[in-house]
Amino acid sequence: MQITDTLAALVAVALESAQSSGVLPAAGDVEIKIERPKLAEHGDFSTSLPLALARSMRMPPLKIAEVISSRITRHDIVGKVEHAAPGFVNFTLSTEWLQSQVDEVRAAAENFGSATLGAGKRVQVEFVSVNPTGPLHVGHARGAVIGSSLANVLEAAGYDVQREYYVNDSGNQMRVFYDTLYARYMQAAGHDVALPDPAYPGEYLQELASDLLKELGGNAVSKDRSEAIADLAPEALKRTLEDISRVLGLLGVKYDNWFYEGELLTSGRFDRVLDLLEDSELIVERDGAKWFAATKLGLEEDIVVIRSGDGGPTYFGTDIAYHHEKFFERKFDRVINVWGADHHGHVSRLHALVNALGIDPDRLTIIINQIVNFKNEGESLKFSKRNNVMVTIEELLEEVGSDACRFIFLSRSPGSHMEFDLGLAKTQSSENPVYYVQYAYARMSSILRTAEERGINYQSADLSLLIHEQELELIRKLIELPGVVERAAESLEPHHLPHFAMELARALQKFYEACRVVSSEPQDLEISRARLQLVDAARVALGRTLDLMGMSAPERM
RNA sequence: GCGCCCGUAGCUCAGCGGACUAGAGCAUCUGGCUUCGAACCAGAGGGUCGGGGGUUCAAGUCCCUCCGGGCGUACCA
Repeated sequence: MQITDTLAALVAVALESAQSSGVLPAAGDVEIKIERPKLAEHGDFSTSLPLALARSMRMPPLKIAEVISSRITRHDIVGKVEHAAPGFVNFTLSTEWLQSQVDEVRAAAENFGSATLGAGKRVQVEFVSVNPTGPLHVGHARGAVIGSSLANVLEAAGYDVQREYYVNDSGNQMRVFYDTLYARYMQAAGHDVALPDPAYPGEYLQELASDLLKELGGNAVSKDRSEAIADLAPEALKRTLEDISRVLGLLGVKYDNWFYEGELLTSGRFDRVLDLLEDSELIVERDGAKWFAATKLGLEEDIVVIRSGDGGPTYFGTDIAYHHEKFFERKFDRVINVWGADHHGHVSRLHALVNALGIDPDRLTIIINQIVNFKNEGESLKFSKRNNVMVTIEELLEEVGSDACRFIFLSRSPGSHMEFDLGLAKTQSSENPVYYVQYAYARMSSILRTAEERGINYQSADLSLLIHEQELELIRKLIELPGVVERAAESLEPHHLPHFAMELARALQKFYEACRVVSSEPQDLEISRARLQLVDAARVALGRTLDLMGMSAPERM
């Protein structure tokens, strides 16, 4: 249970008792919100409930605040309850309770920060899902970082999470990919075969084709085109996906499942779901194509699901079957898709579709991350596959490193139109907030090492010695983590993590400046032990935060 | 044109409807290392929160409108 929940419950009890004894009049249902005051003199937490009640109670808010605060029952957490103008009830956490949290955090260790909000519900996070036609470029990095951290956060919040990559292994793009591959393969074998139009440019397919020729031999050369492609395609797809997976791994991204679009077609699911919609008269035929009758559901236009030309399904067509599979076959309670802003036009239609399938649209959330504007030393970089101006994620990681990359992408909310300055990102100095956070971790690790070298055993300590302002501030900050995790999970906003990490690192540094931990004076041994436990607890909290962000926690830098 | 998103300090961005001074990092200026890591700390300057209306006891936060920018608006994915 979070601190805020406990306090809200205390307020609720106090309000009820005041009302049942007639001191306060009845009032309608009002949500009890526990807030975090900005000024220290207003305590650690506060509620403005009296202000919200004033009107319906026809009483001055300050008076209501006074009554409620006087009726708050004793609790370990609470050190002080006060009422304040114009109508707040302020809580200060008890020093003893704060001190006891050092033990709690250390005992929880790598589980510290976990919450039970998710209650084991099954949630799927699908992200990146770029067509497997070549290496991932920097434009895909943001979604990868957001998606993977979001999955971490949801897991920490108690959800049963599956991380999924949807592999578009059929459709037009792949046909162009294979056609180009075939041409490159034949060229590598010395045959004069022209590139198709359109074709995938770039060196990737040339290399892949010549690798396939070298490693699989030239059997396909003598076959006719479609047979040759049938021979080469599975291996080309496999290798491209392996490369994508490898690079995502470098970025700290792991998947639980790779789902193939093609299976939706071969398994017959696509046809079954289409029949289902046809029965509901949501599929109409027009101009030789089949359409999803989105207009019947209030959308502007119908959407093609089967093309008239080749009778193949459109992207949206297979998406119908895919989302049906997510909800009805794998039975996810909740599905989260992380998409780039270039797909945002599909959000409303997918919600309409899910609704038509009989699923509560609230169970589907689509997170749109805005396109990143890449810069170098202030100069805007325009990427284009056609002009071959492209930076791959792998190149980005060579320049910037995974930790810095993740921190930068993570610290902006998905909706912000962010800029990414490559030059700034690779500056390995205090200019980059990434290192501020990691430095704090390394520093605490170093203190613990020093203590160990000097043979100081801090497994038992008197935590009541922790009364310095910076010690208590540090405890206050580090016990915020479970709340940060809950909030990030609830709002699906992992960008709260790096901001919390900065605050925690700052609290650590201020504590370090103010409080000598390892001392050579014998009389300081007891306070040293208590502080070492605190350092250990802080390291646990910061380590977990870095872990949730998919970043490393370096013991040395 | 229509739809979605964004506009907060010189720059890059947070800001969970509330309490005299709207925050952080970077940049600028001043000060601080003979004991645990100065990739640090202390302090200063810098903002009509794009403009204008409205709702409210209270608006950067909600509503309307205008301005500026990004993206989308395919029988492509």
